[in-house]
Amino acid sequence: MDKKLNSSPKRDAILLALRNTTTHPSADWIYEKVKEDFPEIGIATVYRNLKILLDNKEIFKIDVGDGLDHYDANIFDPHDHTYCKVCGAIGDTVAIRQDQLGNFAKDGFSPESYSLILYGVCKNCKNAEARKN
Amino acid sequence: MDKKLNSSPKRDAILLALRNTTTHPSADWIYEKVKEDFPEIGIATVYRNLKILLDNKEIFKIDVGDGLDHYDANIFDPHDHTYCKVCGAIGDTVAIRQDQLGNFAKDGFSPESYSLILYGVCKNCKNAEARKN
DNA sequence: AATGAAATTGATAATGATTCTCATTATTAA
DNA sequence: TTAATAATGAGAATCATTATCAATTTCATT
Repeated sequence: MDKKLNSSPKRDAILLALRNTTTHPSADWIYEKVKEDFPEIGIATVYRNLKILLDNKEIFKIDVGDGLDHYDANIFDPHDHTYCKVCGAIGDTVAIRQDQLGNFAKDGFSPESYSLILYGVCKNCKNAEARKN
Repeated sequence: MDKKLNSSPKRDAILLALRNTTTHPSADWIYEKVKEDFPEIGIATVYRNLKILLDNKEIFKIDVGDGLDHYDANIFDPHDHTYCKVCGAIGDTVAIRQDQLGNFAKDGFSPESYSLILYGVCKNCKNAEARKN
């Protein structure tokens, strides 16, 4: 029994901000971004609408283990994520093909989705390290 | 510059409790477990020692996105995890072979480890659902 | 346009897992 | 034994996220 959604400029702006970045930002980053157009917006509104967008499957949540929830509006191209343990940047990659998910069924467990995160060092940070030496 | 570890019965008990379960428990579960043998132990000691064990690579942390950190003492057999979205149980599985990790390198990102979690319904919960219908 | 029910919002308090602080106790090497 | 360092328990602090609540906005129906 979902409640019917009204139109909401703030919610639209939140979704748009997320669609216009590739950085997989946190709620706070989105809050700061949307504030540029809606200076009166409260952080609670951001969290609330991110939850609604999640429930409606318009966005994904990414949990890289840095203590923050990160969000991704690219629900169209199945993909995985990289996490740079030096700078914290989250990137996109394709490591598993979606059609392999069925193969994961094992011991009676029925997988419906998965999360794959590669931990390592991103290109920028690797170059920075190389420059130091 | 790591500080030298003294022997610590509490830390030993924490590691042992984790080695003696397959449930990938949270800090609080471990706390309750170790309290059976060390009733005076404090929760801070559990968190502190889990961190030390992590730093020393004697255990893994698993982040399934349920708001709790879960721990795994099986560092010997590379494996992945399942998360039952009905009951919250975390299980073991093998979905990716360790030697495939190198293949994940892409666009200059250097992966060193990965986390793969399959989300779905576990055998028990599936059976329970079947019984209801 | 007016109405009223339901959805949305901002401010703020509450939550809760984890981390920090600090004084006390335990371990270790000498 | 002693002095240095590590470990501990209690409780406070942190901080991202969620809940509360009164006020405002949306929208289908008049």
